Amino acid sequence: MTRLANPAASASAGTEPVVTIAMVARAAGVSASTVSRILNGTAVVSQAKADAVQRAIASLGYVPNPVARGLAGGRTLSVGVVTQALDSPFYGAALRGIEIELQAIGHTPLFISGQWNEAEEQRSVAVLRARRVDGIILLDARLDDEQLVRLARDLPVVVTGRSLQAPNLASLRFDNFGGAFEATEYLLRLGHRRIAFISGADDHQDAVERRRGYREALQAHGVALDDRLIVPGDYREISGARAIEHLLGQGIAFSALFAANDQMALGAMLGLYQHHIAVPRQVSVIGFDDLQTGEFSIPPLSSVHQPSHEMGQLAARSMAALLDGQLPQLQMPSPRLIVRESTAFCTA
Amino acid sequence: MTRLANPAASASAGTEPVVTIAMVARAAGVSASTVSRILNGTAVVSQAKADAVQRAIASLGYVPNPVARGLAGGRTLSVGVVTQALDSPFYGAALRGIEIELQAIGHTPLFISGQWNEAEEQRSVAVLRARRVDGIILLDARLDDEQLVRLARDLPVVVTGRSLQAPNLASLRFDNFGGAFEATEYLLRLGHRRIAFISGADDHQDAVERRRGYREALQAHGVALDDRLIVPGDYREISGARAIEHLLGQGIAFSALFAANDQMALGAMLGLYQHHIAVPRQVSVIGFDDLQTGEFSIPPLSSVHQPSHEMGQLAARSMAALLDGQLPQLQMPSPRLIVRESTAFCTA
DNA sequence: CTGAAAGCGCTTACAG
DNA sequence: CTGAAAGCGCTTACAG
Repeated sequence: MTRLANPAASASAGTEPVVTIAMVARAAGVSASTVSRILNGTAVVSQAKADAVQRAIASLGYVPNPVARGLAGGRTLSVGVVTQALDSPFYGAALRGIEIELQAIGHTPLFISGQWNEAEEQRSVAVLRARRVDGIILLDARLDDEQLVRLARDLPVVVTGRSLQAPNLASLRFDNFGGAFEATEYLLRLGHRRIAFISGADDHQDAVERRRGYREALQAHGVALDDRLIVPGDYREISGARAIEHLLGQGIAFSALFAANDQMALGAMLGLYQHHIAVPRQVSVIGFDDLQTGEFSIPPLSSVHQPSHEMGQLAARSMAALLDGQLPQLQMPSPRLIVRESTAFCTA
Repeated sequence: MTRLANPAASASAGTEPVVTIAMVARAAGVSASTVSRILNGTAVVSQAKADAVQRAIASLGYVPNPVARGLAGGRTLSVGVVTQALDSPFYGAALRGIEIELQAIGHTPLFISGQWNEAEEQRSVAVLRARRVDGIILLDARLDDEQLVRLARDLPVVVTGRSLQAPNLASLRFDNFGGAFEATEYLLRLGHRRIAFISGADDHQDAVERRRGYREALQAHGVALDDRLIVPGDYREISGARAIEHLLGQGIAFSALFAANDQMALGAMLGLYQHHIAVPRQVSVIGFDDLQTGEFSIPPLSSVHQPSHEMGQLAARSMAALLDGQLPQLQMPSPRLIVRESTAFCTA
């Protein structure tokens, strides 16, 4: 095999010979071991040699090969990221946050999607491990606590959407309960008593928490629960629209509506519009997530802000700490209610 | 070691010895070379040995190490994907399409974002090459034709958003001109003559094409161009809202509005709403991209459908063909106008 | 402090 | 058809 003039050569440049650590060593008059040590800060090296090596690296345009590095040393400088979806505005912002922070510490993310499916997620983790990532970040993992803890025995793990204590593992949890509580309370303060709730699916932990927040806020304010006001949804727009059909069809009265996410809130607003029910004049609507879209909906949607971009950043920073042998102590920001124009005082 | 019967489970399982090709070889009573050949279909091997190897692989739960494979053979079974954004609904759908198709041929995508910035994109390509991806897919690359052609000398390249002929390279182009032409023509047929246009930035090729489609449709129908009707935007919602302020502020009359993308159309609809101008009764609005969001806007937005998910799939399939030494002959679907409720006959 | 050597897990000419 | 050997580009004990 004569791949000395390697075809898979340098950056975007085209056909250039790939420069290896051996070439750098030769040019600097030292051994490859020394170059490696300088590159990795693995040992103290005399200033003279260090300088010579740096010069050789610069003049040859040497870039370490992460593949070889991964094979030899165990470190690939990559971290796996399993997201539930690649095409969601919510996770998208988190992915970008991760990409930025990981880049800052010289690591490359490997994104792969789990589709809210445990088997799929298992497959994704397997792929990532086969690729020898240095650590794995999971956004709202479907794997159970035990599986995550076991995984963390082999490599650093950070998981969002739950609290979990384990060695070599960091978790980041957003206060969905508190956010939902606050949203409901806001509606209550506006004088609403008949507040409908469109929930997410029960296999989403955050959906369960948000419903609990809704319930407890009502109780805390002494408003009787009416289960007919709780309509099941699936986080997609269409289920929000269907919820309106259901409520109206059954003649269930309500002056406000809290949807467990913005997408359903938007779907509900369309349903209301189709029935010529004005928002917020006749019905107030509030969502959860604070998607970009809601900012430009008609009317602009009040919502609980969820800091997905920051969450991505925090997850990546936690991973950086773990990789560095430290104990990450990062916390998610608290929920924040963003009031726009879809909510108003109750006039019913 | 019966637990190893399930590779996916074992991969996420925790501390297990990693099984190598040598172990498989020993168990099957053959050499590592033979195992490798069977795995890669690289040579004809006697049925007896093939069976023995398959059995050994199954019982040991062997999974080839792509890192070692990449170092030794040059193939990493990964393909780099540079997208402009990780957090865009439009690109997100394409990424998912790519992930699905790549998985079908046993390759893993490496997503990285270019942020519509040439330097950033160059960096991304360099990272991908350092990781020894087998090929690179670029969505709406900022790199110029020459750079792409040069890149394709080293590894298969597929690029969307332009037509480019070169060896080892496939391009996929969507007919933005045609789509814009059709949208404008539709408005014309509804009787509109004063059609405002909110354009995208000129450094987006698709934005330029869409504006050209608008202009030529007007000409083709003998409607005089009024440059004051063309307002610059930047593809973001807010620029659509600002365009409305501008139009109204300058007293420029229009009965219809064509925005070069849905996000600006949505922003414009909000602007119109704020000025109590009814859509579509007083002004018809049409967008481009057919985002999920537009389906649930108020009113639901008419738009030119852009098949981003399919585009991702086609790009991945083109890459598969290239990787296989074939010449991909895939074509993007034609633009399709989706008429919803934001457009109506001109009553002005 | 630093080099020679072995090894990471695979692939692929090279010889049977 | 198949095995032994070399090599991919690096890292890291092991000895100075």
